[in-house]
Amino acid sequence: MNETLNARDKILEVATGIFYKKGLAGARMQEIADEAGLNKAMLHYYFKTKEQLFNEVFEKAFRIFLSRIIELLNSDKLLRNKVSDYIDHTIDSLVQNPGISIFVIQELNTNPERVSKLFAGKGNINLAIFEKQISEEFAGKVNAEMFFTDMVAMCIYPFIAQPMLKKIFKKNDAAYKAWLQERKEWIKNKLLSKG
Amino acid sequence: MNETLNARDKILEVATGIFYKKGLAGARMQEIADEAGLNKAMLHYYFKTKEQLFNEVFEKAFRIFLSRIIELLNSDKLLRNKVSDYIDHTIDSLVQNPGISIFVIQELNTNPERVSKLFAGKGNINLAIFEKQISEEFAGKVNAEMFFTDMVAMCIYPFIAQPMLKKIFKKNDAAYKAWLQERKEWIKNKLLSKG
DNA sequence: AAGAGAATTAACCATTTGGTTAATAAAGAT
DNA sequence: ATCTTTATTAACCAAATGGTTAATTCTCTT
Repeated sequence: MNETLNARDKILEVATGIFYKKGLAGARMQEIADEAGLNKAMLHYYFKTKEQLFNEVFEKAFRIFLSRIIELLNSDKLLRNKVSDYIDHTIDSLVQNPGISIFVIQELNTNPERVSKLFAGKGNINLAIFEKQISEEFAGKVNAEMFFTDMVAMCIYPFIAQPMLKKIFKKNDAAYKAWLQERKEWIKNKLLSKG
Repeated sequence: MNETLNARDKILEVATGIFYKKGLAGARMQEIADEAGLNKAMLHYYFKTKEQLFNEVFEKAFRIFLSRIIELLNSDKLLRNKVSDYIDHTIDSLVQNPGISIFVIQELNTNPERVSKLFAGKGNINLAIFEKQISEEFAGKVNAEMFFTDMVAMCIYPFIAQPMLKKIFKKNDAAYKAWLQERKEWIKNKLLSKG
């Protein structure tokens, strides 16, 4: 794709793809070097160890997730705009970055201590505003935690279960992509309708 | 847990736990042998290779998922009973088998060819009955594929995102478990209400 | 042009890892 | 009791893998 990358960035780009697909344990430094068109020693020159290279890849991936959520929780937009934006942005972003969801989720489950560290640094997650908006919008009938979980689940699940859902629904790549676009509106309706 | 297991079953039990946590590439045959209290050669005596041992673990795990879905789609129960049962059974089963969701999902994404093979054998998935019931119940306003995806997503996501959700909602293990029980009813309402 | 510092490589190395082998012990059959 | 089959082990082995080193090339400054 991008030919004008310095060695370090090229390594990161290639490593991202390989770590996404094979995970920390499954990835091979040699494979990353080969695909990046470099000597293996270069990887250790720019990133001391495999773990450090993995770390950088992971933290970049995680930021994509977290930033979207922080944005959602801390903005002062109207609830329905917030939710609508979150859904659009998340689905678009995941279409662009196939594999990123399972990658992040997998690593967070293998290594749960990471969660504390990652959340400690960045501006603390605060559900307060969101909770208030939910309460107002639905006259206290909707629980904010449940609502939040539904929203994220309905957006992300179609990506992590993609191989299975494609099979069950008998859709090819193109049809699945189109279906994901339809799904944006479906999720918005489902979440924001007052059942 | 179970002391009265023959060597083969003991290996399977231990391997399941380790593969769930570390995946195929991350697991070590030596570690499995140690934890099972056996010589490493025993693993190769009962299961020719690491891959074969992994296969057996995976297929057992996958069956838990698929059987639940087949049951849902092929039974002749009323829609609301079907859905209600699926939600209860799935959440209970996942509480009992922590880690199984990410394990299955991870492997299906790493190795998508598996999906075809796995679905080919077992009684073919047939959405027809389900689609008809959905259409009747919701007067054609609800798309069966979307409904199905929502249902599975809302049940499974809380397990794969457990470390993150625990942190965001500030819940410990016990509180999270209790919350999952509450969630059963929430999901039923959300799915079966006519919004 | 020369020298310094960064980038890049080929050749190595130690360790880990899946897998094998040959010998031994245990269990079942006759 | 003896033979046969099954279960189990210790000791090995070859390949793979992350990482290192010392030398070489490139680049930029003066």
